[in-house]
Parts: sequence; structure tokens; C-alpha cells
Amino acid sequence: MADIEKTSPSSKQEERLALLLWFRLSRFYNQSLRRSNAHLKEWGLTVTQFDVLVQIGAHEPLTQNELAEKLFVTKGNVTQVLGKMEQLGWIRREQEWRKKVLTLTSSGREIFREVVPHQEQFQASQFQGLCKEEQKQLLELLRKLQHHNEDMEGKR
Amino acid sequence: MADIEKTSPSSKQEERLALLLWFRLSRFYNQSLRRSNAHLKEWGLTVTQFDVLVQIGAHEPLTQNELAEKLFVTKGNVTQVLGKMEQLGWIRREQEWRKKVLTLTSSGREIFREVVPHQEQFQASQFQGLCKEEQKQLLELLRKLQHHNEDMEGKR
DNA sequence: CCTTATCAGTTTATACCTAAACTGATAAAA
DNA sequence: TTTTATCAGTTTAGGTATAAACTGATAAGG
Repeated sequence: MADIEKTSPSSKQEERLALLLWFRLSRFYNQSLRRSNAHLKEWGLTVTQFDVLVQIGAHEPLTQNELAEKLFVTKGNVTQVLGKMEQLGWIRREQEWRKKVLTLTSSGREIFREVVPHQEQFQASQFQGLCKEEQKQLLELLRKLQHHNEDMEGKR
Repeated sequence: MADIEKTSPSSKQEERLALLLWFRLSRFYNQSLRRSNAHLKEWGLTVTQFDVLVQIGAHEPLTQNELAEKLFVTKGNVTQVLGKMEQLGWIRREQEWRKKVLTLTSSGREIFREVVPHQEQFQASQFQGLCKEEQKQLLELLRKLQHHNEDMEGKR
């Protein structure tokens, strides 16, 4: 990983640090994602589907647009994912006003109740390399990054 | 984001913290990814292609398998991505022994030299919400997570 | 009332990524 | 030798994601 330094010997140290941070972050993220998918396979669902179940389960009823915002993905993506999940009988989409209202079916709720605790436990195991204090530190650093970038977004 | 707490009122605090960490991490990661892609569009390439250029540029010659390991993706994925990049004339694949040796073409090298500094600068701007000290902290936390999870991987 | 804007969701084209099965070649063991 | 294992890369099927163009409905202004 440290070989990134070979990339561009002329660049400033801070810039190299940022590139290194990005590589590490994406490595950890992708590793975790892959593992979570493998873990959730036991219940026949994917991380994306899990995320959708969590959001609808915690906030129903909500619209597709709201869901897209919470998941931080495009509405086009939500359309696709929900199509599949509706077909599987986990969620309902009901036209109401100019929006579509999302709710869990009983089968969706059952999966939600069963899987969430397992996934929470699994996710905890992924972060066990850090003690509780460090986990809070990480959370705080991520929060700062978020805020800063949202501000930048606003200024454009 | 704090609404995750509503998900499962019975779960232990540490487990909820882990789920929260995961949501924040994935949010920041995906946001950064999207922005990087938008930024790199100016030069007509994607983050994945940039990563490939960086790795080949810094380590050539290397094989597809080595590239897959460095990028932490599957070899099937590498096959696909390189197919496109070969077609665009940025890289060369030469059969040698039982492996394929990857090198940059002159056009690939040119892009590499031009884009890397810009992307480094851009990436630095993404982490500007943190001071240098905090950036090092974040790097260290990610390193710890990595190590812990690689150990777990080994034990299976 | 009619026109125009806005808004929720869909579609399309394209790229990324995985797991798992497969191909073809080299190497190792019998 | 013949068989078997291993190894690098490819293929396939399926899921995830985007941007951008589109549809159809409601709302707002003239």
C-alpha cells in the first residue's frame, strides 16, 4: 500500500496522504461489503436489500424518494432494487397522491426481525479491531468529513 | 442517521455503534466515489480506470493476478476492465509464460502523468475536513481494522 | 382556462463487481 | 508416460450503481 508513494514523487506530502487514505478506505469498505454479502447470503439477501429492509422497517411508511435520500443513492437505483424486492414479496408499493408509499409485507417484516440482530452482531465483529473508544473516534472523524463535504456541496 | 437506533431497541450498544459506523462509512465512501468519478470525467476516465493506471504505472510490468490483488478485486473483474482499457489503447497485455504481462502504452503513460497530480489534489480536498493530525489518526484506525480483519481471514 | 413549472418515479445505456464454472497450459506425481 | 493438481485468465449470470432523458400527474401563474 505504501507503494503509492512511488506514484508521484514530486507531489506534496498532504496530497500523498490523501491518496493513501482513499486507498485504505476503499480497501476496507470493499472487504467489509464482500464479507457482509457472504454473511447475508445465509438468509438469501444482499447488503442493498438489507439496507432497504432496515430503512423501510424503521421509517415506514415512506416514499421512494425518501428512501433514495436515506440510502444516498439515485431514485433510478431504488426503482430497480424495489422491483426485485416487490417481486420477492418483501415489500409493497402503493400509489398515493403523486407518490408511492412503501411498506413491509408480513414476510418482509419477518425477515427484518430475524436478520437485523444477526447483521448487527456481524457488523460489530468487523469493527472489533478497535476498542470502543477508537470506534467513537472513527465515528467522529467520519462525521467531520461528512459535514465538511456537505458544506462544500452547498457552496456550489 | 441516528434513527438507526430505532431499528432494534433490544440490541447491545456496541452493536448499534457498529451498524452506525458502517452506515456512515459507506455514506462517505459512496459520496467520495461519486465525486471522484465526476471529477475524473473531465479526462474521460473512471475511478476504476484511474486505479488501474496508477497500479500499472507504479509497478509495471505486473500480471493480471497481481493487479487484482493490489486493487482487492476479483480476477474476473480485472479481465473485464482491462478489456475496455486495452481497446482504448491505454494498456498492453502480452502473453508470457503462463501469465499476461501488463504495461502502459505511451498514450496510457501520458494520461497517467497528467491525471495523477490532479486526482491527488482532488482527493486531498475531500479530506480537508480533517487537519493533518486527524488524517493520520484516521489512517491509523483504518490500518488497525485492516490488520484485525486480515487476521480473522487467516484463521478460517 | 391554458400554459408552464415542478415533482415522483421509470427507462435506458453504460460501467462495476462478484461467485462460480470453465479453459488451457504447466508442473508434479504415479 | 499417463494422470492429477495447480494456476492464470476468461466467461456467465446476476446484482448494484450512475447520469440523463423521459412520462405523467399535480400545482401555480398568466
